[in-house]
Amino acid sequence: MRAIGEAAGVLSGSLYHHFDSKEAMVDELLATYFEALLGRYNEIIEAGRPPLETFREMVYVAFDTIEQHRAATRTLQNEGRYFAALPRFAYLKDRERTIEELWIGIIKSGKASGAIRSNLDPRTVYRFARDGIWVAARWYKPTGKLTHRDLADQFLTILLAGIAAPTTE
Amino acid sequence: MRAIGEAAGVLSGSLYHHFDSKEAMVDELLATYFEALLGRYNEIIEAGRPPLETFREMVYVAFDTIEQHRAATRTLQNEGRYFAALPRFAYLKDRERTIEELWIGIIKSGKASGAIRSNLDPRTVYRFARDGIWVAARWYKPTGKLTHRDLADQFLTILLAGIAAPTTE
DNA sequence: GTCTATAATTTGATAGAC
DNA sequence: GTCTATCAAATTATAGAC
Repeated sequence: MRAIGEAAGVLSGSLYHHFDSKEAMVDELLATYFEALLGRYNEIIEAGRPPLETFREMVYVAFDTIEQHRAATRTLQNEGRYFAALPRFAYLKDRERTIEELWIGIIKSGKASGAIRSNLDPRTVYRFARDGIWVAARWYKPTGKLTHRDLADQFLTILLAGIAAPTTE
Repeated sequence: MRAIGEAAGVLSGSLYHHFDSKEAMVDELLATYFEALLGRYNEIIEAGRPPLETFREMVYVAFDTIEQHRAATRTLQNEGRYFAALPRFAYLKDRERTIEELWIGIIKSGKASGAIRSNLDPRTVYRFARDGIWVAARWYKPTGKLTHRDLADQFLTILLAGIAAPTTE
């Protein structure tokens, strides 16, 4: 709390005028992140475009939202397990399940339309997509030459087409 | 330290007979992990098999080593950034760079031999491969039906061939 | 090699003046 | 809305008995 106060330009005691506890600060941070992410996912899905296009847009939104909510994603990555175990943060599991269902729905549509390979398990595809996006947030520095859009494109290239040359078995 | 002592069946004070500090415990944990991982990577590379076979074996070894060193990988994931900043743990960056060079060497060989698509940046391929493996360790439970070998196979399937159906585009 | 007891610091939080 | 001053608990580490 002392460090947070210093970053905010006040002493630690002053923070308690704005937040009941340290947990309350984390709560607002994480709730805001999930609200933003889910809102944008729903927008995209409601547009009703073809599955692979929707999938692509969702990847863009994920990278973009992670960039805009770095404190929340860093907290989730480093201490998500700890907070998720607290009663106050029970909603985290709900949010994550909702997000998983949105992705899996799109992946299933993709399989049904023939856009996504039929031999893949939707949940596994979701997990590897989510993980690849998620961990990129660890090393991605917005100050570099690579925008989050570039990063998303590289990721999508590999995820959609794989790394093996088509001529190779 | 009290929790560690409890897990070890002794009181916290007794731990200092075996380790100089809490940091020293983490140090041994992480050093052992990197020694094991690098040793196995080198074995595989020295076998001199074709790039894609070597790549595949390295993925297997990565999943296997993560499973065998769960405390080390969990520590690295949750607090790697903190420890890496301490002088005592300066070697972590060296180890990670060495590992990156091993992977990138194999990926470049794969591109040269035509086994890996020529339009991919080796460093980007490395990062997404590493990240996918790395994060799978977060949700993979060795008690489930899925062995780490199964997990590695699913990961390799997606990474090598992508998720898009060949007939599309 | 483990225990008891305790030192020294850090940390989340509070009360009340301004 | 911020500050001063402080509390209470937690945490890493140490000294010395057994």
